[in-house]
Amino acid sequence: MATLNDEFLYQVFAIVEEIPLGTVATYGQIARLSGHDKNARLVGKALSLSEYFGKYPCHRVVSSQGRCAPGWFEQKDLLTQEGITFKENGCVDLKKHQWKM
DNA sequence: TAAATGACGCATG
DNA sequence: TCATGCGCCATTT
Repeated sequence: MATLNDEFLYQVFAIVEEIPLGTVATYGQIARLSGHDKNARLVGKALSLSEYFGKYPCHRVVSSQGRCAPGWFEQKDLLTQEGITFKENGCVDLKKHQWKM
C-alpha cells in the first residue's frame, strides 16, 4: 500500500531531497524510485503536503512532459533561479534538466 | 459501499 | 506542442 502516512511519504521526500540543483525529476520517476510506479498521483499529493512541511525542494518536481503544477505560479520562478531553462510555453526543458541516474 | 476527484502517465491524432 | 481519451490508484465526498 502507498498511504500518505506510510513509508511512501518518507521515500518521496528522501528522493526529492536528493534531486541535484539545476535538475528536475518527474512524478512518475519518483514514484518508480520509491517502489510505487503506479502511484504517481500520490507523489503529487505528498508533494502538495511537503509545502506545508516546508523543507523540501518540491519545485524541482514536474510532470513527465515538464509541465509545472497547475495553480502554482511560484515554481517557475524558483526553477529559473536555480538555472533551469524554460520554454516559451512554460515547460521545463527536460531534454537538458531531467534528473538522470 | 459506490462514485467522484486529482501537483499523473502514456498512446493517438 | 496541443488536444483527447484511457488507465492507474489512494483519498475524499
